[in-house]
Amino acid sequence: MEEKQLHWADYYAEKIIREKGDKEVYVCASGITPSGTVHIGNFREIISVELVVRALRQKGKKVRFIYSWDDYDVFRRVPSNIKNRQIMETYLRKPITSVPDPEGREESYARVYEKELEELLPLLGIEPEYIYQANMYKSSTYAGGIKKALEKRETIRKILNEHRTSPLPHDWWPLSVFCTSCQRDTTKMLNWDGEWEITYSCNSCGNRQNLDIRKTSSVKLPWRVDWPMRWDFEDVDFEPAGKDHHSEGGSFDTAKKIVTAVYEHSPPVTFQYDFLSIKGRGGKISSSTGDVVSLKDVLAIYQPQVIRYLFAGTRPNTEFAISFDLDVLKIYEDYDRCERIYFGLEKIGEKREAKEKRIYELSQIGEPPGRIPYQVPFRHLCNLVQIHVGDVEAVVEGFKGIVDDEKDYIRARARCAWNWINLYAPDEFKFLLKGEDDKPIETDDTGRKVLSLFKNEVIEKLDSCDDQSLSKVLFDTARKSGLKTGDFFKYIYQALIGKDRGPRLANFLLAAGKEKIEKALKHY
RNA sequence: GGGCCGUUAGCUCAGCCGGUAGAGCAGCAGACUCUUAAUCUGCGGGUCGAAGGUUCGAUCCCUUCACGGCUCACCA
Repeated sequence: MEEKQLHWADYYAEKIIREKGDKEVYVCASGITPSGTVHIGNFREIISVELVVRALRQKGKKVRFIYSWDDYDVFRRVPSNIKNRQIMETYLRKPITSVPDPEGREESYARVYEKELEELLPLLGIEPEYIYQANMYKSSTYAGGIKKALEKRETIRKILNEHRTSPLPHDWWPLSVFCTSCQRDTTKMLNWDGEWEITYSCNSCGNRQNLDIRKTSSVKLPWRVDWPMRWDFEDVDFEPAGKDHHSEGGSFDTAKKIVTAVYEHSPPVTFQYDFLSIKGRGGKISSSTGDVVSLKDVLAIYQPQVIRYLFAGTRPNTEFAISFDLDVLKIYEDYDRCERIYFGLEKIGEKREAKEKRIYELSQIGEPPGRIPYQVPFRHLCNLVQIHVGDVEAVVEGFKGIVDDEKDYIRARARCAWNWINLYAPDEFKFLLKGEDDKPIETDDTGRKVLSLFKNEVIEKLDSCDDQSLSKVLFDTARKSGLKTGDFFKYIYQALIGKDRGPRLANFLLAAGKEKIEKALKHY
C-alpha cells in the first residue's frame, strides 16, 4: 500500500479503495449509446476501465465491471452511410432498440453495434457484464429512481439551470416519455399525481394517456438525470469520462451534484480521458466519408496485446494518435522490447524497468506467458508474408522447432503484417515474388549475364548458407560480374519481383527458399 | 464567458507526492563491397513557455500572465 504507484491504473485502483472505503465488491462502470459503430476513441474508455478493474483485482478486490448499453436512447439522425435511408427516417425519435437493422441481420439497429463490440472485446481480454438500458427501463426497474427524480424536480432544475443559457421552462419535468401509441418521444408531460402516475400527450399522434411508472415500459430519465440515478442504483465506485462530460457544467459535473442532492449517494471516482486521433488514415476517427476507425480496423493491424500496450502505456488524460503508417513497425518493436525487458533480456534503469514490466503485464490478455514468446520482427514478417503471397500457414511452417503456442503467436502477427501490407504500407514495401508461370521481364545482355551468373554461383549455395555467408557470396558474385553492386542487385530484383529495389537480398533469398527462387528465375 | 489539458534537445515525447533533466528519430563521426525510415558503434550543457512565491533546494507545489488545443453552456 505504501509503495509508490508506478502505473496510473494502480494509482486509480488505490484511489478507489481509499475514497470508497473497504467494500465487498467494487463496481466499475463504462457505457455508451450504440447509435453507430463503437469506434476506437470510445474504446479508450472501455480499456481504461478494464485496466483499473484488473489493478483492483490484483490487489485482491472483488470487482463488478459493468458496461451499459444506453440503448433506450432516441434515434436522432440517420447516419450518412446507412442503407435504406428513407425507410430509416420514419423511425426517427423512437428508441434505437425499436429501430430495425437496415440490413435485416439483427433484431434492432442498436443490437448491430452492440454485437459488433461484444464479439471483439473478449479477444482483448475484456469481459464486462453488459446491462441493456432498454430492458431496464422497459421492465420498470428504475421506477423508484424515477419517482425520486420527480419528487426532487426543483432541485434538479436548479442544478441544471446553473449552467444553462436559458433556464428550463416552468412546465419542465425530469422525465421523457415514449408515446405508447407511436413510440416517439415527441411527447409532453402534463401532470404527475405525486405518487406513481403521470399524464402525457403526444405531439406526433395526439395520443393522451396516464401511465403508472411502476408498470409502463415507456418512460425514461433524460441523460443528465439518468446517469446519476444509475450510479446510485448500481452503486458505482468508478467511472471515467471524456473531456466533453468533464467540463464544468458538463454532464458529469451536473450528475455529480444530482447524485448527491437527489439520490444521497457519493459520486464515483473518475478521471478524464482525452481524445484519440488517427495517423496514416486521415486525421479523424470518423472521417467525412462516413467510415469510422473501429476496434476491428485496429485489430486488423495490431495484435491484441499490442493494442493493450498502446493504451496501458499512455496516460489517459493525454491525447495520442493511433498510427497506421510506418509507425506500426516502430510500435511492434517497442512492444517486443518491452517484452524483452519483462523477461530480463534487456536492461534499463531500475525505475523504468519496473514501469515497463507493469505495462507489459497489463498488456497481456490473461496472465503473462511463462517464457518469452518467439519474437519475429514485424518488418521481417512483412517480407515473409509477401514471399508467400499472404499464405500465413506457409510463413508459420517456415519456422522450425517451435511449439504450437509460438505458432499461434506468429500466425496472429503474420496476419496483421499481411493486412498492413495490403491496406497501409507504402509502395516501396510491397513486392510480389515471380512464379514459374510469370512471363520473364525484358532484359539486356548484361542482365542475362548477371542472372546466369547468379543462378550458377548463388542458388546452389542457398541451402548451406546463413545470412552472413550468403551475403558474402552475393557480393563476391557481384564483383565477378564486373558491375557496380547497386546495378547487379537491380537486375536480380527486376527478375525476382519486377522492381529496382527490394528487401535485403540475402535474408530475402533464404526466407523464400531455393525452390521459390528457382521457379522465379526458371525462364532466364 | 466558464472548465480542462498542454507548452521539456531540430522533431515526437518521457520524466511530476521537489534534490539542478532522458529516450527514439534526425544530425555528426566511424564501420560493414549492402537495397526497405538498412544494420552496428560513438557523440546529448536544452533559459524544462514567462514572471513572481513557498523551500536549504523546483521542470515537478502555489499565484499571475502569454501562447496553443480541446470542451461546456442544445441533446446524449
